[in-house]
Amino acid sequence: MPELPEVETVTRLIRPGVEAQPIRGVEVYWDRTVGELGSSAFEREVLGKRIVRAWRRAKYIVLDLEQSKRPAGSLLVHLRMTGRLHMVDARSEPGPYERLRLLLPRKRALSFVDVRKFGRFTYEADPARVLDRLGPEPLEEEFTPAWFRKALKGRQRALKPLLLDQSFLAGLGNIYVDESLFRAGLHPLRLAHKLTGKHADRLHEEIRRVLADAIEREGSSFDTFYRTPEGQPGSYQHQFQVYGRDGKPCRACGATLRKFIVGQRGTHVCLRCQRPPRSGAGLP
DNA sequence: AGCTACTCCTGGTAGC
DNA sequence: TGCTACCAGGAGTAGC
Repeated sequence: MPELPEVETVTRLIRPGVEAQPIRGVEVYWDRTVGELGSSAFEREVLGKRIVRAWRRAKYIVLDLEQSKRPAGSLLVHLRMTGRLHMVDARSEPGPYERLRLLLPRKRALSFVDVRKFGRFTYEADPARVLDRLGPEPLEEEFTPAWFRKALKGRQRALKPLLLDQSFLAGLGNIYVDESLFRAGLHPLRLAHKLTGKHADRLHEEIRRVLADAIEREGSSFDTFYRTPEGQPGSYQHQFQVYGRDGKPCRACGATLRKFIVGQRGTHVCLRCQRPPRSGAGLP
């Protein structure tokens, strides 16, 4: 499922195809993809505007729009589980899972494909309304060890659900949380406010390292869903230490990796490398 | 504040 | 072979 590294990869690869392009046509094949607005209002808001910038915030791909050289809202694309974005020939027939298409000049189109229909491609007149609710970007300057130490101290919550909370820190999902926690040697049920400063710093470092490495490898592809806009799989899945490896030996210590559920999410750990908190008695 | 349960979806797979 | 049941999960929401 696309998280920060996958969304960053997608954004980089579609950028040359969409920036500076006017939207000449809008085709919505699944109404709920555009959210509350509905497809006719969506089309009215978007048609004729120009995409001036494609960038990423958390797991959103943001397409800033202009009309008559003035800012005119943004498109927010969230891939959720199975969403894919790529450039297609505007004359091609829409595929079975295609949900939306923006028609651009020179017979090009930006296509949104999403098997499970969880993804969203919405228009926001004021995108800050959505984006300002998100926590800091883990790869930006603002995410400092000092900020992280303090933020963790202020939360009486287990690390796993906290790191998945986009209003706390933006862009991590199930895979990269499990990988970061393993690399930091921290059990997912450890409580944030009880971490030492040293542990907080270690986690900070591993989060950044994992995300940066995953971007370098164009994300992770382990099922048929995530592909780059060029149709290529990423390769970070080969670096997974714990995700999807339950029952297999830990690469660090050889202990059998375990999977359990935390907040309805499959959670992968090495119980020897990641000691459970005492408060979580009985739990892994 | 933070927890759980539920919702949205469908392809893939396990089990019979 | 063909059927059913269940699983994966990001984010929003409701209820406690």
